[in-house]
Amino acid sequence: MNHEDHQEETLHVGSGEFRMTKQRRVVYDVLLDQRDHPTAQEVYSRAKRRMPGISLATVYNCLDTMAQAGVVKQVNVARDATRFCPNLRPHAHFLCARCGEVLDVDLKPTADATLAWAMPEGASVEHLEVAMRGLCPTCASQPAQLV
Amino acid sequence: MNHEDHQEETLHVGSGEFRMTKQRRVVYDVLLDQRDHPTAQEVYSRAKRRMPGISLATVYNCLDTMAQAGVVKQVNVARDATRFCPNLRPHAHFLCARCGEVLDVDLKPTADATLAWAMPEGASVEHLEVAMRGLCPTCASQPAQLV
DNA sequence: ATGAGATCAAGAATTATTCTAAATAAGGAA
DNA sequence: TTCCTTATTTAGAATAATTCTTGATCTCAT
Repeated sequence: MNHEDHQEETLHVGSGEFRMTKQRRVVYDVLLDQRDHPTAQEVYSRAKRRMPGISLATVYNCLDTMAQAGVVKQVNVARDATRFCPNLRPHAHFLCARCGEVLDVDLKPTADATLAWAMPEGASVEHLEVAMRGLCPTCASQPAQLV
Repeated sequence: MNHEDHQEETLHVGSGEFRMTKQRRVVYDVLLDQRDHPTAQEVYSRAKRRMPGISLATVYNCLDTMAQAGVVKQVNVARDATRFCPNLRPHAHFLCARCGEVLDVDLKPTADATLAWAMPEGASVEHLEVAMRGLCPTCASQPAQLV
């Protein structure tokens, strides 16, 4: 009886275009609701609570589709599974070596991340990913752990 | 009859310390001789030419040991296999989207790579990895490919 | 030479991700 | 609506990078 009946809609964002299916909506909402940079597996677990029949392959498909459309970002820190986040501002990622949390680190308002680097003449940068590791503010202020 | 007979020596570098065994020497030389950021598999192929009996597991072990010791760096661009390089200067990596080449991009002499980022107050950065994608100078100057 | 500990080799095991094929769902045209 | 075409989903197999395991081998200090 209301607009909720329209489960489909088409989104035009960034480079791509895609249909917001039920599954993609669920996956996207999972990312929006808990912004802790989950892996595909973690997204899958959370998505299943909302839509028990969803499959892991679909979660991968959805994340991939949305990443290509530019709606979510893939985050690679360290060598483990790719993580995902819906933060579209230019930002880097900081992995705390102690607690494992992944923090977003925004690009300063007027800054240019490539400026510090001696780029080869004529190269064009389409994409830049920055991964930092260290101690987050909380862990850095804690005394050294005996574990 | 000469010093070459001493195949063992101990290196103290950066954070770690390790024995330069025959295998590690070969793996390290492979990295020094062709600085094209090979994957572990590629290192293995090249190492086998010099030491046919070397095993893939050993190549992984050697790369790991040397990475921990700080003698080589692990390079993660995109989602594929980790690459390795013996360049110890602070530098970023640039993957050409067309030719697939990986270029080293040095940090500018006095620059600070974290300066562009709004680091959370109190965080300490131990490690920073920058991966860029785009077109290298050569490919950027070429007309668009029809493939 | 001997013993302790490090390193190596071979292959099995793990894990993230991609692929395949068949079933289902969606949007447009008649 | 009903039919048609195409996109999407699903489940499970396949792939690929990496790690683990175990026993053999090597190195160094005694």
